[in-house]
Amino acid sequence: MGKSKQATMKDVAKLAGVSQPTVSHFINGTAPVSHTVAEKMQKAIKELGYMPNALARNLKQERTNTIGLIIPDIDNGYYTEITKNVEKNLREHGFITFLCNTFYDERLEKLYINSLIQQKVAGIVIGYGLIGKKAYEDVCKFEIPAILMDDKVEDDELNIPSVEVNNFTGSKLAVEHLYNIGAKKICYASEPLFNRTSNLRFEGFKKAMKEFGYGENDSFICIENNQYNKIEMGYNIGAQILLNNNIDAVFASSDQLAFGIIQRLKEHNVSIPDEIAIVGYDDIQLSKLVTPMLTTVSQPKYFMAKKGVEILLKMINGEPLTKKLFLLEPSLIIRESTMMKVERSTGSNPNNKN
Amino acid sequence: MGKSKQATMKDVAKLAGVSQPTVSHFINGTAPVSHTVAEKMQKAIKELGYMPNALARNLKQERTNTIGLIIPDIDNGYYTEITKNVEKNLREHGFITFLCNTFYDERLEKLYINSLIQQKVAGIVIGYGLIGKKAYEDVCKFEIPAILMDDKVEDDELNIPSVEVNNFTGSKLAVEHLYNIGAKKICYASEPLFNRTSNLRFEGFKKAMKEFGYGENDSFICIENNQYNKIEMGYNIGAQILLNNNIDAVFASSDQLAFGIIQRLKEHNVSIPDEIAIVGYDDIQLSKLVTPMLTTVSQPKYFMAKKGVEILLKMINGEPLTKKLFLLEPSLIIRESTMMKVERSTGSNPNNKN
DNA sequence: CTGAAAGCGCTTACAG
DNA sequence: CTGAAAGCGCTTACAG
Repeated sequence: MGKSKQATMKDVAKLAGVSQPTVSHFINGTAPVSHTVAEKMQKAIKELGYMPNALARNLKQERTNTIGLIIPDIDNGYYTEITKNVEKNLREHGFITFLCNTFYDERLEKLYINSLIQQKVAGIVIGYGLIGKKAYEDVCKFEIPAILMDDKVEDDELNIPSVEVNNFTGSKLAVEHLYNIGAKKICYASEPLFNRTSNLRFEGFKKAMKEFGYGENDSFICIENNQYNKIEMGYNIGAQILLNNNIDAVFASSDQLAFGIIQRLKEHNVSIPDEIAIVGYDDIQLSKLVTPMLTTVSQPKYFMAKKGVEILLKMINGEPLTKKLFLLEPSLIIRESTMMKVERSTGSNPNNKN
Repeated sequence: MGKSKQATMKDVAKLAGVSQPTVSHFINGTAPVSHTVAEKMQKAIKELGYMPNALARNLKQERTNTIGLIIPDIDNGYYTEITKNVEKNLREHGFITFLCNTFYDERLEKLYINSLIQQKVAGIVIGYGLIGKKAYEDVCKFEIPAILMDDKVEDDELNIPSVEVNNFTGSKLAVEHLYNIGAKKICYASEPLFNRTSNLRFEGFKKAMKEFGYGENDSFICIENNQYNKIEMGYNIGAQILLNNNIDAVFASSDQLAFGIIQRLKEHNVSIPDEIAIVGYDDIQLSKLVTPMLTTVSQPKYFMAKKGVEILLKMINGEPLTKKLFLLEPSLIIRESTMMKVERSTGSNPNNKN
């Protein structure tokens, strides 16, 4: 055998005794071919084991069937599920996905986007608010259709639509639930407020606290200053919670954070939920495998991925979009971490606690 | 602006007043260029925002910088980590990764491999023993360098090397540990024996049982017949374990399986490890987040990914391989799920239990 | 229904 | 040091 080169259309044409464009037409159905000729080509294709060269095809057509998916951390269950669903939806539409895991590193964001531009991807799914905002400009400058998930591009000039889950509703659902189970002092735990999502969740929390009648001293804010492993951040926040013995409930801005907190509280034999109730955010798979199973604000990740891909495909096909921001609604999944064995004075208004 | 096409080398050449091949030589450093000409080209590149077209480049060079990664289930923490590390290592060597998540579906395996062949990927990382063995032949027929992880191609004709973790050692470590903590009757829980890995772990288990003096009736074998969600499989196996009240230890062939078992046992208030001790396999991140934290056989996933990529790159560069099978060794991570509060008759030989 | 021709955007001998 | 020419493997008007 040796270095026998792969068969090309030319080889198929030669073996079938036709011209190379005829083979192309046959394979792509771009022109009718006579039955006898078709049979000869079919035979030649099989005999040579011919496979089309996508590079040549894409170069000529000036379009590809490749898509870039940019995510920050595939270890995070939220992004694992987004990745799984985005890739699946794209595949079902004939696209193949480049995985770009950035580790929240601005330098890598840039490197990947350059790479995707050079690969002439048909589109990009941006799975989180990029650290380097300038990257959005590059994507637009090269006229690559792109969809942003769970964040929004501030610059209105840039044509990058978003699929977002209502973070205000999310925080409200959490606070409402904690109110209903009688929480008196709620800790808000968050990673650094480095993007739109984390900011909105915090704003939503503050607003909801007011709505449910909580005052200044009924909350305890724990927002990390630096971005690092989320579970570790939670673990560190857990220590702060332990030092503040009025806290009877925690609302964590992500499940991962909540896991870290739970780990710390368990180490100190704090009973969850009876001493401290905990609500997370995201509803990643893990949240029903930890002990206690985590009450959490559920993001419709499957639907987000589906919607995001749907919008991207529209852009790729040049169809107009009805709007620039697609807002989905979260829901609350109640599990053990807020189901008290001993009922508290349910619904008690903290303002009337004298 | 409108549909302004992206700048090409031709445009750069024109603006700089040189020929297009000169631009190519400048960009790739394939020939020296005079300082003055270089400056003009640099300026033109910046002005036009020129980006090379990888399709054209790859077509001409008859090689690409793309790699396919085939995994069955990115939700499974084992594959999440493999994916993360493979992608990272490839990126560090200038490659970009196509993610192919097959859901263990033979039809999808085939579809993805065809797709990768057409994309003319430089190589393929196959993350698990494929269901459709014929796919290996296709990969070889098209002379695409490929590395198989955690399995081995039976057909010696096919040039697909493997990185494997010693499954015999793994099972032995587990049985040895259970022996040391005094287990009398050990349940072996496994997904269907549909590939080399699951078979080897089972063989390793049986061999180790003999070595440590366990007899016929000291084990209880639970091997599922059909492949479905692993946690659910574990949950179902958990029911069988409950029905057999002699069992005091479980060795599960994957952590996911162990989680399902733990879930079931907890629902029935079986104390872990005091009534039943559990050892898993893989050491995925989750295993230290569940309660009780799982004792497990740890696969060196980081090193596997690194080694796999290293071998693949050698193949791509046409370097000879020293061997076809690269065997790594697992280790045992002891956590809560086998740490008895009440010590059993440690090391007691089950053969002397009269 | 079939084929000759041009061209997608590059790289790479080769000549000067 | 620079450029004219050929060609990678396709698609796509266009002519017949």
